Amino acid sequence: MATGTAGPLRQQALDEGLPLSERVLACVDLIPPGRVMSYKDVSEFVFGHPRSPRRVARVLSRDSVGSGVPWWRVIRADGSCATPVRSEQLRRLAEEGVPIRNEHVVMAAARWDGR
DNA sequence: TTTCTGACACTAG
DNA sequence: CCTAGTGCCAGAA
Repeated sequence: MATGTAGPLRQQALDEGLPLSERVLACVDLIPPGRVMSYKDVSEFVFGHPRSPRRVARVLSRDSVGSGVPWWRVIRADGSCATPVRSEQLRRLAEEGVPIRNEHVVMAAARWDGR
């Protein structure tokens, strides 16, 4: 199909006029079930460069839990999970079929780049 | 303004 | 696998 539709969330994630948290959360909302993105990947998607994974992490720690977005689909680049939520995150990911080995998500198989 | 700290990333050892 | 050191960005003290 012609797919001219960028998708409201996708558009929101790229809109530089919106607040940082809204853009990051919009991006996280785009991640399909069973797939994941690293903080660095989100930085690349939202900011256009991979240099601000910590800005992404800060937004997640502040506004993600309870916001309704699938925060558990954002993990470290090496496939491990952030310390504060590691346990619940691994449980949720395993629940939706994300391949995990030794407490690490198999990035090669579950990583989502936004396509 | 300097320093510390954090749901990060990467390289060395 | 683990610890250090460095780079990174931003908020808090």
